Amino acid sequence: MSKNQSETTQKGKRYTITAALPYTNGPIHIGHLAGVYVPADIYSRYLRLKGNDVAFICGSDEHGVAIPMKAKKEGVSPQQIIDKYHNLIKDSFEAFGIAFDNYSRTSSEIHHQTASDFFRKLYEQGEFIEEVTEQLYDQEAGQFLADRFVTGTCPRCNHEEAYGDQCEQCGSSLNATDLINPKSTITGSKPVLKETRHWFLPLDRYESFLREWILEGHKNDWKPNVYGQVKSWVDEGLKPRAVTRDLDWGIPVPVEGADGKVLYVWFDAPIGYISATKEWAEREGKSWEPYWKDQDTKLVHFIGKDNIVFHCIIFPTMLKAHGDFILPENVPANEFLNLEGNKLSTSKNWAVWLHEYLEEFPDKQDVLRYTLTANAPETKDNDFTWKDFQARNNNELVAIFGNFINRVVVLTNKYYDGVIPQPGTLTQVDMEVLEELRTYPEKIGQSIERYRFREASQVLMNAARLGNKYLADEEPWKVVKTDPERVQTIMYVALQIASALAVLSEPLLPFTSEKLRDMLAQNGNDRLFWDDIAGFETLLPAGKQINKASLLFTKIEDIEIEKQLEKLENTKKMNEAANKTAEPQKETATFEDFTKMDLRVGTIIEAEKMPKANKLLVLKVDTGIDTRTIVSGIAQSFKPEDIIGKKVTVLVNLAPRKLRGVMSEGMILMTENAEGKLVFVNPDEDGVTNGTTIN
RNA sequence: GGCGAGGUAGCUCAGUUGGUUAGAGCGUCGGAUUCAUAACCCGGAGGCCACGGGUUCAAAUCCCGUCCUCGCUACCA
Repeated sequence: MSKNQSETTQKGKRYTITAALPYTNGPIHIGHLAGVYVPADIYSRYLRLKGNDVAFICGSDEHGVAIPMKAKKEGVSPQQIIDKYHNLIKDSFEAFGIAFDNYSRTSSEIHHQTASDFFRKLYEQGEFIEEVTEQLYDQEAGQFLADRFVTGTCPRCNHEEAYGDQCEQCGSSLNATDLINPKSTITGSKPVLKETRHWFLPLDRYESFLREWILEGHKNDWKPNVYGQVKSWVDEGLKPRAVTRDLDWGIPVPVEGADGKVLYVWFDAPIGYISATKEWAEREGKSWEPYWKDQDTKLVHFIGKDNIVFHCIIFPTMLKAHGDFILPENVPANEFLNLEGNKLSTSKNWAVWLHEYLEEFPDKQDVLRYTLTANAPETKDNDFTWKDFQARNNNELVAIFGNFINRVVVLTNKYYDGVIPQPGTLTQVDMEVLEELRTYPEKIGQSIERYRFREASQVLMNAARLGNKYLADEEPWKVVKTDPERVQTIMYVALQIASALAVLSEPLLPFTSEKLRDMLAQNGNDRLFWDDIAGFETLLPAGKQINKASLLFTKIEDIEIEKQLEKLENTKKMNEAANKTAEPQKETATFEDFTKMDLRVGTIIEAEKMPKANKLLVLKVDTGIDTRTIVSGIAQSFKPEDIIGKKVTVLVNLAPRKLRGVMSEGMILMTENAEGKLVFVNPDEDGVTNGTTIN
């Protein structure tokens, strides 16, 4: 047995497997797990069981402007934020059984060194473009301001607290320099424009490389969603991308004259994979380099679809420009997971948080792993529901997998005091069942190697079904009364299936696998590996003493599911309440200010969609004074034909503005309901005529 | 609007180098069974493969058009 094992471990191929670095501004939720960490962990565990040389790498992403922002909001230091979430994330991954070879962090010394060296090498090779641009600068604080650090009045909707990158009221994406009355959120002072120098990675120079490598080279082996997204980016035309920022949180730019500048978080984060590998290799006393430089190493990045551009375009370009490194063989990005029909949202607290799940469902890691795998968003966005979670547990894990094991172990203890019986001559059926059992490692392996984890979970369940069917067909509990010798063979065969399941379930259900191996007393030197299932004549030898049955899975009752749904209901209510909190009153307006505004009653007499835009309607409005054109961004709330004849409130003396080439002369007053749908501010009563002033 | 991905049974999804009566699991209905967490096992019902055209001896699969969902992007009072 051991000879066979060492043979499999020798022939191992080298793999470097990375899982997206979690950003340390919040905990991990089921969306992260389903999209990235569970599939990556299954893949890594499987490859190890096959005897491959695997480095499964991850770590916390701790730089970027959002960290100091959050720190400031909470009145703590950035270090406190990253320590808090790094530890929370690391611990919950560990408790959940995500078996990283190393979980590092980008604030570590080794990462700062690695990222600096990487940048300097590209710099020395002349791979960057340097450019001087004008950015907002806070003179009082003596620093440049990232877009998020500037607030001001939105030039579009006059919302007074728009951020430099986006107005949260009207949803416009902005440049910080567009804001009216910009204000630094650090000191409150008015920023000035100041020149600053930055380094850009000229992605456009790598277009032909990317086309050849991905669009031609990986046409057939990369997932359609990944390939399509990359093609879309490349076809749109790549532009040089700034890889440095004016910020005091991050990795200092390691060249002369770059004081107060750090590497852009998206430049340093993927290098974190390399630093984490170095850190691990050092600890293990081996060389990290083969894992990143040997052409025989297979590099695979597990990510969510939001990261495709970084892992398929920017990071490979960095690796290519550097010159020493291998490129990813595949980037199996998943789509998104929804929760009970709504998008997961950290800010809206619409999520199932891993650390909470681990507390509320102790020892049920595998249930969540299984549910998320069986329902993984592999080809399109998918929905997680608690009802489905319950059904997967009760109907599949409990009823099929757990039940089979329980039947076998209970019967073995009942008939033979837990000693594996000596088999007699195998019947045709016995041999066929064992033969079929031997096909499972290959079948499940194929699914996993093709990144079809959903399929792998179903095939695994079929292996347990094979066992249940065998017992149902052979009926040892009946035969025992007439032919006890035959029952020895039946139970022996059933036990071989149980033993195989202990191995086959390891990648998907590591905790269950461990428990099952304990039950079968097969957790020591006689532990089996993946290829042993098909390769060995006997998995569990006659004469061996096994342990008493204990349940691998327990039923999840309705009440537990109701509790979770209630929790989500409460979240919804909290969000609604939060939305109802009215904005603070604006500064006092004088009567004169008000009388400047000419508000009138008008009637929409024509409405049609603005071509080539999907939020705009072009309206003809009878204002009583005239009939004029007003362009309004309401196309997502109303169909043109439904609002013709509608009486509305119009600001008639708003300065005209051209929108998509059409002059808009005025503004229709709108408000918003709880679902975010627009509602007319409504003077729609009989006898109110067009042109009547509103005051 | 542009680009990308998706639209197959009540639900979650396979299936697209074109080829016999379109598959699986769950759910549902019926049967059988009691070793087992009323679980397992067997069987039935359930689909104009989003819609409309076209190519072909043959289309879920290829081509054209339309509609819907999601993402990126543009645009947005």
